[in-house]
Amino acid sequence: MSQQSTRALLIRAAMIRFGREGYEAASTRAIAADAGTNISSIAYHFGGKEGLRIACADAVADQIQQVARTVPLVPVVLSPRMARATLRRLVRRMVTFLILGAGANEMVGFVLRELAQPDSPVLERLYATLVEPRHAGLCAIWSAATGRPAESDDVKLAVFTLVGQVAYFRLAAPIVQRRMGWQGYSRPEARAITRRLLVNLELMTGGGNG
Amino acid sequence: MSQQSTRALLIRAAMIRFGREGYEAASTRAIAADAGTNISSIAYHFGGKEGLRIACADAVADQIQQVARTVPLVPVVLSPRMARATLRRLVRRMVTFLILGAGANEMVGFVLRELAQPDSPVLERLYATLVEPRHAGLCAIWSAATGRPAESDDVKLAVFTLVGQVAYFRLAAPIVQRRMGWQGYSRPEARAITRRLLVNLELMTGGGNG
DNA sequence: CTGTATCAATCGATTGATTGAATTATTTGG
DNA sequence: CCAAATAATTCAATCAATCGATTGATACAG
Repeated sequence: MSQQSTRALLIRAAMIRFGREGYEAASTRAIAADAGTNISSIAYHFGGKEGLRIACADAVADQIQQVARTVPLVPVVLSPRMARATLRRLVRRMVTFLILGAGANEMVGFVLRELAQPDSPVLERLYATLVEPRHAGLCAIWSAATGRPAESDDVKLAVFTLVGQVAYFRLAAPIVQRRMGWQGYSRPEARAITRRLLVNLELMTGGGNG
Repeated sequence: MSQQSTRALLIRAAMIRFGREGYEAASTRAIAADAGTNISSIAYHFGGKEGLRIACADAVADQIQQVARTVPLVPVVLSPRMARATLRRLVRRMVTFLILGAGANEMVGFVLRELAQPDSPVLERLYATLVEPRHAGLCAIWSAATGRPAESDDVKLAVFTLVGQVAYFRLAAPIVQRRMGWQGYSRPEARAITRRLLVNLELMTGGGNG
């Protein structure tokens, strides 16, 4: 575990730098130094700075696939009861990953930077392989839970509001923590957030209005 | 309207560059060029790049103050009915500003970049003058609407989930629009989003669970 | 004249990329 | 089992390009 390949070390260091400072601002020298290697290792392993960027995107996609595997990619028939249970499980997973997960902060930061550049090649990659299929799967489950058509605008938007709530607690973490009087995100904080999100989820899916 | 001061032009150009590329990556040359002036004007008007950054933060604060003026800073007594009406009005305002408002994209991008640097001086400034008092005011209204204690963790978190939902539609705009099949954000799209958010708000505040 | 504002020109520092040598790891031949 | 040979990495050094900042000159209004 302590001995990692230079390639993996570079990706990890780049994720942090890219996330914190942005792609252009992050210097390859600093990344290489963080990884404990030479600048030209980046050219060797990834062809250049841009290749390292794409490698980071792939790493993010891999990680999120792990979290999102609760959402089936193929349509399955679910009872409303089981659909709601699946959604609850997913909310717990998202919170655990985004709030407690190691490296989640850096990964979210990285994705965020890419989001700010709507024509980013990284964004294109992430959307097609990750966002689109997972969101569609979520809509199907949401549909099973509420009885509303899965591909209706309102269901799609409802799913976005669910995801948005979780994401916000990571994005605006400095603000949230300060306002809550929290020193950081740990178990009790994650529990409090989860509790609130599950209440919202229940309200949105349980009453037949969602 | 078409004739603006160099100072204002620089702030506007900087907001776009800072938001899109990040503070460090955005070059003062490009900003000056966008503003149609010389590099050294930045040093003249703002003392340097850092001064321009702070000027952008102040501009953001001013804009948001306009939107948030619906939320009273001083405690007022509100009936649950009127409190809910106030919250609905605020949701409409937020959507109008974030989704339709000119320059909102750039401003959000700018704030987002600062959020990624938790010890940013800009963030400190924005929190004290903007986030803290407005969030507290929102909690008070939320409390009036639901009967729950305003400074309880759950109310504070509930308010964050409300704000987070709106914010997400701006932050993840490229993803949302693509998934929804939208070409951009315009009136009909804003209405659809507003409708969903008002439903969520009603569920959270109306049932006595929020 | 005085002060405000903008200009082109230039400063040292740092950027991503490249190079060929040096180092390390793996495979091969005896 | 060891040593020679080959391949795989990493290294310091260097490149042109660009960075933020500064300078002194210039233009203009009161």
